[in-house]
Amino acid sequence: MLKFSKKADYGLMSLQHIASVQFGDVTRARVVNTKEIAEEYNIPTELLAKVLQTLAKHGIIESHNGPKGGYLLARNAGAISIAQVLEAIEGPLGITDCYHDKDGSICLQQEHCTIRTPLLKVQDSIYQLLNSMTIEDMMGGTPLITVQSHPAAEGVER
Amino acid sequence: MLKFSKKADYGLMSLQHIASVQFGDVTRARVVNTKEIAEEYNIPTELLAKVLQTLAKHGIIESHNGPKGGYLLARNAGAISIAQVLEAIEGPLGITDCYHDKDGSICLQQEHCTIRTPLLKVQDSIYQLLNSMTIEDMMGGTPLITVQSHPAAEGVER
DNA sequence: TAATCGGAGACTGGGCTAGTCTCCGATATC
DNA sequence: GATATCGGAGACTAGCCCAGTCTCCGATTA
Repeated sequence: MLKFSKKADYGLMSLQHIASVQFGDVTRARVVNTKEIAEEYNIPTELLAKVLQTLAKHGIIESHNGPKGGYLLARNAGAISIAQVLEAIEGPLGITDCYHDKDGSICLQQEHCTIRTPLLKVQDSIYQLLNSMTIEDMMGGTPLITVQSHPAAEGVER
Repeated sequence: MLKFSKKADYGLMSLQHIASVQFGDVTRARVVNTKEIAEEYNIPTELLAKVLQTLAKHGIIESHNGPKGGYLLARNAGAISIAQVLEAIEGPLGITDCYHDKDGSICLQQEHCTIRTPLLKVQDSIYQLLNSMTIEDMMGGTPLITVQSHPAAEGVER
């Protein structure tokens, strides 16, 4: 439940890897190709290729064709949020269907739906969370996100 | 992506409905049966039945057999969090598989996984969010959840 | 010119979601 | 006590989507 797809995982891993190669001080900056990432993280090469192509198509990474080709981050790691990566790979985020008005798919509960508004708030909160964390943050390894909840709603026993 | 299942939606709607009947001042408190909810919200009766049975099995609602039977909340609406409902219906929450140690399913990326720790933080934040909001909150209709993010991570352009 | 890279589409197997069907047990009511 | 009305539970199915594979093409560098 609420699970990321494997593609999303692969995408985040790749971006983190590319960022570390591109901006790390140890190795000199260079492009990173699909095969290198696939072997490093045990990801099926051709599946990873699709993920990286998608990220390139969304302007998150830049592709370079030909021999010695590969990928580079299109912008600083601190300017790429997890939300952006997820949306690129998996389409619009959203815990309910209500908010993407796909043709004809009308919610049968619409007339009496009582949970639409509250769930929208939950969705926004999750989005803010994912949009406030970046690839750069994922490299640091330090905690950085906290959630502040309504006092009356705290302390719900499990 | 990150979508709730329909079962989860149905469960939340049902709980909100039961709570409003049980604690609302207009109608006198009474048990609510599956058919009533199914008709009110256009939910397939037998699918809803399964959802409610699951919630009963997890102690979130109480079932009453026989004619005039139905369901009641097992505890106050303010003591039932969205996280509890989701976990009852869909099993353990978690944006990655890493943290449910299912038999034998070893993560192939484990050895070099660089995103495990940061994603665990995201996961915890989402869990806190869902655990801090209750059925009671969903009835009020007032905003109550805010997310506080790391200053350095804010302002990521989309 | 050839080898190496990314780009793109078709295709497949399997698992999960949503929904249906059927039968059983419990209980309130008459 | 018979019966109708409720929940309990399991098997079953259709369809979708994820994950992964295969194949061919275009671009670029050496």
